[in-house]
Amino acid sequence: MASDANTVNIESAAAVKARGYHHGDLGAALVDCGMRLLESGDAESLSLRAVAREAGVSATAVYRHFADKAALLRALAREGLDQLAQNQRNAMMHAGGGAAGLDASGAAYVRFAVARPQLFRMIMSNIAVANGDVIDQTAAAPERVSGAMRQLRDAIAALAPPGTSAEEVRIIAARSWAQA
Amino acid sequence: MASDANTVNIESAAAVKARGYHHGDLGAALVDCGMRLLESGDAESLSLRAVAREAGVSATAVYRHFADKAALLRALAREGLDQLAQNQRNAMMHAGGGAAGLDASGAAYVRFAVARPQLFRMIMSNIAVANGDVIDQTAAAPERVSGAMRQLRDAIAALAPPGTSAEEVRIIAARSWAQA
DNA sequence: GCCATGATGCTAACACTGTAAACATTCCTG
DNA sequence: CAGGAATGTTTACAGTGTTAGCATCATGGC
Repeated sequence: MASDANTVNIESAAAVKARGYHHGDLGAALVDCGMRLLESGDAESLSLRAVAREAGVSATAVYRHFADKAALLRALAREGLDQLAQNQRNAMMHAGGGAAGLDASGAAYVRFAVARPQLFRMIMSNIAVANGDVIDQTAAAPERVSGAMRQLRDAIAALAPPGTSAEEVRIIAARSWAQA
Repeated sequence: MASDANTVNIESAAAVKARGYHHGDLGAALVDCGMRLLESGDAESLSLRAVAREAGVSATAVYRHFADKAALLRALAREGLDQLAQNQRNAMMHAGGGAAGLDASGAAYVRFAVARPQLFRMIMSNIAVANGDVIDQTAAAPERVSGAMRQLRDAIAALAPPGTSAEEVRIIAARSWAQA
């Protein structure tokens, strides 16, 4: 069988052979595959069917783990956000906290945004609609713009590629600030 | 004829009857119809076919005026941006320029964003990819954050609905600043 | 030990979408 | 008035999200 053109990648095909019918933990596997697809630059044309294909599973199997495509995207955004936060925490730890730590955290943020632009854009697009708690967290951040914010923005401006617009820098800084 | 379910709105149907084959100025009409569809809350599911339908024209006719869907969206974003700028200019004029004018301009910006959220979101999504000149303009804006900026942000925070996150306020302020 | 049942997967199908190709009609220029 | 250049139309195709109904597995109660 499988003579039609819907060839999945070899690893997945083998995995299918190995697992039989049930997949150990689709859902987790789906967000992994979605992540991988976002890495490989396929941009915003990330389709439900494509991630199902990548996972070596039929398109409709996704619906056993996510209500709809939006839910999948939200899960991806959340996972990406977690990774980002982890990166920032690590950077901050490594720098030993304090102002230097905050600087490092901001730098990690920008590195993330530059290294994985598709993921980053996806996060930014979906986080506003995602589960409210993250939104609430950022909304609950104090309003004061202290010197650290300026510091952060400077660090970002220094790290960002030359093409980056001043406004993008400002947005990134705001995000980073709220995150921290 | 026209016995199938693709009923266009009455005005357009009449217009079709009146014009015969050629439409006076599709392209302009298309962005008008797209605008109207964005107003009526249909959100991000704005389809090329839908605006063609709204214009009382076959889907593929769009391609005589726009290279692809992205081009249509860009045109819509540009039109929306023009309207925004016009609103801001008017508000500023009416307030008599100066700090009060800047305040009024910011207020007009927020009013726009709140009154037509679909359009606003669409502009924000597409402007980064749109024709470079607008981007360049914003990028060329001086980096300094003066007292006026803070003033602007305060005005926005006062005008925005209670649910608006602090970060959204900051982004709006940045946009508005760059615009002005 | 078996087998009912729920969780999980699959195929088929539907209503959409964006887009290309080929044909039709109208406008405008020579 | 002829004949191209514009502009619209129909038809078709590949791809999308989603639903309905069926198949297969894992597991806990008898």
